[in-house]
Amino acid sequence: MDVDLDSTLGCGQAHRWHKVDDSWEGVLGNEVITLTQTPDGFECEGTDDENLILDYFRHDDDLDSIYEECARSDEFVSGLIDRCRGLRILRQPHYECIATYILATNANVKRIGAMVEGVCRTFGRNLGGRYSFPTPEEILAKKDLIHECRLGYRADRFIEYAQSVHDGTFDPDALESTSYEECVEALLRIKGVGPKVADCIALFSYGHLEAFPIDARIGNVLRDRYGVEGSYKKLAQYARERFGRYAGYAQEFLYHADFIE
DNA sequence: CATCAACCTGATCA
DNA sequence: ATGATCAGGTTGA
Repeated sequence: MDVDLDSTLGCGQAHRWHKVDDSWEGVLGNEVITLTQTPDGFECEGTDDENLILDYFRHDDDLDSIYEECARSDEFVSGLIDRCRGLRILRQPHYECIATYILATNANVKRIGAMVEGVCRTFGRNLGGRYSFPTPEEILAKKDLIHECRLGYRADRFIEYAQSVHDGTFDPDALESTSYEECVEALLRIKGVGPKVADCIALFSYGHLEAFPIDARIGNVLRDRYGVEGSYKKLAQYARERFGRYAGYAQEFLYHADFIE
């Protein structure tokens, strides 16, 4: 499979991967996975279920044609693609992705990672050095320990989300076959999920590649490079029209534009 | 619908 | 050293 682990796992879309020496170590389900880059893909240790990994990396995505289509829509984007070769949008488990992005509001990448590891260490199962992402039941059973995770005002939202999944009020898997619009609409009903987080989840978990999450950084790029400013709705609409059905991939490319002076 | 202060925490900067 | 400001936003007024 055509993939570059560094850009895919290090770009901030997933928060449980650490680069150790030459390999990426992470947790998928109840397994600690180690991935090592090879010329035409990667070697995988830690699971017998190869399909699990392939699905996680959305191996069906034809990177060449996606990149080509992004490049065609925009000259600036096409100039950025070379530095992102092999970057794949992931397909992260729904429940876990939503919970993670509830924590991701108004915090930098480093702190998000610290919060996520914190809840895993506090509530999850010890897999030998790494911890599984806790189930709603595991969280609720020990919810008094939530303060140890130092989530700040996100703590209540995190617990409330776990509760809603536990009691069936919200079913992450039920959004599996919904359209992008329906998906976002449902996600927005979760406390702690606003338009940006909903787009992240729609893109990184439900595979809606037209989703275009706009954080502060992307907002700067849109302003400086495209001269557009305004509400989230306005910017998102502009982006989807401009970048088309793979706007989510274009967003990843633009995310790296910030580093160029 | 648009605007805006408040919000936990930890890191960075004056 | 101690205080202000900001960081992958959302909420409620």
